[in-house]
Amino acid sequence: MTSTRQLFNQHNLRCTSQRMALYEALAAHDSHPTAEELFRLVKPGTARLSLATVYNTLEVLCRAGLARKLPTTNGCCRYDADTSIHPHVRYRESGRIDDLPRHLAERLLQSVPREVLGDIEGELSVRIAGLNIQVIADDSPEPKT
Amino acid sequence: MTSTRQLFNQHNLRCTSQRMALYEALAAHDSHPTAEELFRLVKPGTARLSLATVYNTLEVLCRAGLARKLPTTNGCCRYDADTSIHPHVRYRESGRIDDLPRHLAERLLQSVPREVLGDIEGELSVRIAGLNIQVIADDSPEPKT
DNA sequence: GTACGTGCAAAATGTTTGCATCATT
DNA sequence: AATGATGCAAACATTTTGCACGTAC
Repeated sequence: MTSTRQLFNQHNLRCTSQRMALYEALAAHDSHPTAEELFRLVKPGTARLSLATVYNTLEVLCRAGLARKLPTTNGCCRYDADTSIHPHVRYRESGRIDDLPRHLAERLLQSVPREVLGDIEGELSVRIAGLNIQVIADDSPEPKT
Repeated sequence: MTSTRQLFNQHNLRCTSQRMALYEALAAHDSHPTAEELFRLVKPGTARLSLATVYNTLEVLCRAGLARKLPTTNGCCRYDADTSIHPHVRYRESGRIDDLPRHLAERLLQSVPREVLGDIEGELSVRIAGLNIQVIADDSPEPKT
């Protein structure tokens, strides 16, 4: 198991208490928090922390490949420390984003034929940097069982 | 062929010159404009138009099912008058969103097994309202051929 | 005539930036 | 010691709102 410190060193990131706390919180939660949510989550346990640092850090983490921004339709970004390609469920009204349960995610991803992606790269002359799949759901009245 | 007027009547929307101009512009372009872009696109040909009306109208169109918001990672929303489920290419740096060429879109969509979607609905107790697939591409140095 | 849409300006929201100070290397 | 990160406040960008006026029905 790799420590956050090691991970940061590998990516040439300075190990400040704020960064480590933010990264660890992001990695520990699967709720894909907004910057604001992450701030409220981490602030209490950290000596000093400002919202600007949260934004700066998230930007740095994304550039280093340790996090990614998830696309949303309500103007505020959500972040995920899991940078692998994996589908999400986005709830329309609340804007919440969940991971799809693993077995469903697998089935969905494996159904995408690799050669289609290759053909897309060829025909559009682009390099595919990611694949974002979101199942859009109406907010369920009942919480998931 | 259905006129915008008929379409609006069917959806109980008032036919104001601004709304019709906005909808027609949105439907005519496949560039998935932001509110601001749509405003600049439509303003010149319209007697009076304010940005607030663009936002109001887009909201109304989305609620009526005549348009939809596309998720983005840069804080400003993009809109599409094509409400069918169809995959997009999103360019990382510029934020531009294109439709995938039809035959590639078909192949991608048809590869998704219908029963996986059914199972998702069953297991999460949700109603799937849409499926959003974005191929993320680094901006290509050369424009598409 | 009534209900609803519009324009304008102001406010709310989310994110970025400039700069002095502070911490990590 | 030098480089880079942080906090704060101000700037910025995008979207929403309140209200007086105008237009579609």
